[in-house]
Amino acid sequence: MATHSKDYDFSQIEPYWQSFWEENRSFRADNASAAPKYYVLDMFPYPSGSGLHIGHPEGYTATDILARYKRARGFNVLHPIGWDAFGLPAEQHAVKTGTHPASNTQNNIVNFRRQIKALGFSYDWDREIDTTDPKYFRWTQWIFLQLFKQGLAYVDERPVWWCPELRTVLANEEIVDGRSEVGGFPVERRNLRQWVLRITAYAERLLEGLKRVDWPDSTKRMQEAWIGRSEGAELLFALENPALGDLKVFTTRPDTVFGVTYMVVAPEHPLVNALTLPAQRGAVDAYRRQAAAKSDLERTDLAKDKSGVFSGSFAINPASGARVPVWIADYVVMGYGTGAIMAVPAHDERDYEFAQQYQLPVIPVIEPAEHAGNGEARPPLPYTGDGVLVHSDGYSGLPWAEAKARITEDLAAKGRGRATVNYKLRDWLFSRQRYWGEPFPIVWVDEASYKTAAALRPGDLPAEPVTYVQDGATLYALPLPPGALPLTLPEVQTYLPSGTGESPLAGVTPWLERWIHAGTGESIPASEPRPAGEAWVRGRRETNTMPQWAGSCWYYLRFMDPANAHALASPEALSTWGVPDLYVGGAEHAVLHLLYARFWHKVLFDLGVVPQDEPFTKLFHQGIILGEDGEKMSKSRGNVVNPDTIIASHGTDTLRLYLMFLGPLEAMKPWNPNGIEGVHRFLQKVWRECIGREGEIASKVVDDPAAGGPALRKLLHETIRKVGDDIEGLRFNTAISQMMIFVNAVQKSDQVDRGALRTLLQLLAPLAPHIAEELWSRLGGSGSVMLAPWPAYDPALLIASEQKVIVQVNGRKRGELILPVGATQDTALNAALKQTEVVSFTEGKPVRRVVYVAGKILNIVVE
RNA sequence: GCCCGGGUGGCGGAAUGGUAUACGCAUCAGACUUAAAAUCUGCUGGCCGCAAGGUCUUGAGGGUUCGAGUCCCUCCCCGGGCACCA
Repeated sequence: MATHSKDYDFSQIEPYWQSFWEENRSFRADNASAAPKYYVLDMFPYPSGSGLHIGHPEGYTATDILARYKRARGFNVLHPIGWDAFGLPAEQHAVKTGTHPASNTQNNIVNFRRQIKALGFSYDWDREIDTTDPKYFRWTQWIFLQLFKQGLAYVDERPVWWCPELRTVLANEEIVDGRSEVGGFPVERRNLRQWVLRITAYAERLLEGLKRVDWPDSTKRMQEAWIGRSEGAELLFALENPALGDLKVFTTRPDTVFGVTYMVVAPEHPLVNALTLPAQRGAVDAYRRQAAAKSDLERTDLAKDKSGVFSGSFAINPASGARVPVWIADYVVMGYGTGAIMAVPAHDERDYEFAQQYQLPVIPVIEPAEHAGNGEARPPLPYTGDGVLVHSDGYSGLPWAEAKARITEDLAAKGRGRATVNYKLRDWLFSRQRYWGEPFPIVWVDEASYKTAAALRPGDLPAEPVTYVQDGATLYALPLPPGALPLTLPEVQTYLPSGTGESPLAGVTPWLERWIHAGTGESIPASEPRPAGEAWVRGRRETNTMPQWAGSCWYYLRFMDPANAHALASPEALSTWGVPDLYVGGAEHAVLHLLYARFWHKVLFDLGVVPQDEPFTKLFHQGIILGEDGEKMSKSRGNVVNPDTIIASHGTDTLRLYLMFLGPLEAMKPWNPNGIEGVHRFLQKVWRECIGREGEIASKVVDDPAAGGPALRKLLHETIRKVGDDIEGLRFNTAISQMMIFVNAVQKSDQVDRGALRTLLQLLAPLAPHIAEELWSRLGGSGSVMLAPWPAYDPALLIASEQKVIVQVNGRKRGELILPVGATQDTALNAALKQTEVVSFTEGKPVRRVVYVAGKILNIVVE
């Protein structure tokens, strides 16, 4: 046991203990254990070609500390790692080099694994997973089939963001400032057939569930804002031309309906053509072309000026009967609400701006309550504050909120409206025109074939078939039966997308065109003769693949039972491990990954697969580590810190400790190479307190709990308490400070108890495990330090018999007293008034008041 | 524009409404050394003062309180998110 190094030779010690843990499989999580479970999860990495970034070990060290601490506390700990290995960079590399993305991905994984192992994290490597492994994505596909069966997946020809450079469509969330998030290339609108997941069906539950999770408030707020719930009403405005029917609008302010002076429909609104009168045709067509050509950026960010065009048609206000013009303007978007609004310029900033631009009337219908019935001191328009109604027949004088309810009810009674809730959340665009992703387990067939399949396995199909029309023929989406999974990727000649919107898979005819057994999913290339039997049907595989989010939506479940060939995880494993007790990862996933995974989890909950409906009950974001120059680390700035370099120069214990000592885990903080030296010195100091020059146990170490005196003993117990509390609260920087304080005291002491040092090593072990193991072993600790139960502090030792009390005069410190615990105010005051420095401030002045907080402060207020 | 988070020594940071600046870094001085490194000891917020001590100080300004880095109001700066969502 232990190495024989005389001084702190981390390059010898760290590999030694890493092999020790590996050989003893020290971190294996036990699915059958009777101990209480603790599941601590990292956001698993995308194994990029550039290797581990310093941000990875930051979060990973934090969870590792928790994992090791909880094991010492007697928990059965699940602490796993894996690879989120589908993704664009590997594919772009493949396009460039012509090599299969899998080979590049595997090389990167080998490198990541090496780097992560060198950091000494206590992962259960028996549970390592890889989202590109067919044994894994078989279950990603299986979950998709469940979504499909539930009617939560559909196809739609819809305008999507197409990136010519990446030759793929991107989700709204993957567009930043009108450019692709990956690469920063321009994007444009294109109509393409897409798979879409009906996440909006879960909008309310996704919102409601946020109330029950322990997440950073900012992250909850971001998800709330993303879901964007707003209560209001849908109102029907009859169009003056009865042939056109009604114009349906959504508004959150039905109380302002008497202030409507015009209507607006989005340029993409289906009624635009019908609304446009011949005289306006030219202007409207030009405007629509212009709006269509605008990029997202132009239409939102930069377009501070409103634009629009009159359609020539009029609508009738269902409340007032007023006749108002219908405009077409791109400040109204088709994707939200009904794509049409009632404009109330007096009480809406956007409508006001538009009305000013086109000289449309403005009718105020809300006034602040204190100005009601008083023509003077009206607020400036647009007025969006609270108030009561004016100029609203039958409702004037009513408070805003009440009018909102009443008007909605009354219009509903007339069949002209109803209260509704709208969400900003859109359905999730779930397909990519790429090679390197999970293939959809879907085959497109004709109606007759679909009916054949429906008869054979009705349970696999959605209530309504998913179809799309191509070249006049209706195609039906036929899912593969779960038993036919996984559907793997074929070899391709080129990884380059076709450029027409289809993925490279569209070029692999033998894989694509199949004879399929509608019952079993068994299939052969269509070039071969059709096998005998009614069940064999002709089909074309789906050529889209799933986005990278798919694999990361459920990986935390697979860790519970990673080798299971019959289910994504066994019900026993799912019930044993539940959901992660702590999930740590970057705030950049606050919306996307965390929202998608919650959606899938809720679907799995509804299916009875998982026993709880929120996947991540406690979430924490580690802060970003900036470069030495205080700027974001980037290759171009040359301020990137590579973990390998630090491990080579100072060891991983130093790196881990330094990352935790930098500042609060959640804070953004700059890297400082000098700070590394500081914590390294601390570890060397710990070593020297335990080990002498020749590698023997240091001469000051004795077997006497009283060694060093009662003060040192008290400090030890304070340290036990603080380190434990701080680890639980993820306050590692202050835990380390406390250990430094204790070690400084040990250093100043002539003798130190061996047991006290061993306790210190136990406290240090979660943070700097290698040196802790080594010294624990040398000091005669039995077995691995991690097997020793976490030390308990003695509360009796923390209570002092005397306490320091600060003496203030008029709130300013003028002296201090040492008083026995429980000293009364009189005792304290008498003692204080004997101190000359205190008396010099109180002398000759009447004492007006005395504030005494036992054990803390005595404040004498004079004059 | 709206919603969050944050401004504390030369630097990273610490402080249940109760001694502001713990711990670490850096600087300086000293010990050890032929010397250096390593290590150890000590100093180190500003101003006034030989000193004892005083006084000011947590982005700025007000307020609450016996007492405010901490609570409240107004403003400035930095970081993040959303952004014509009706």
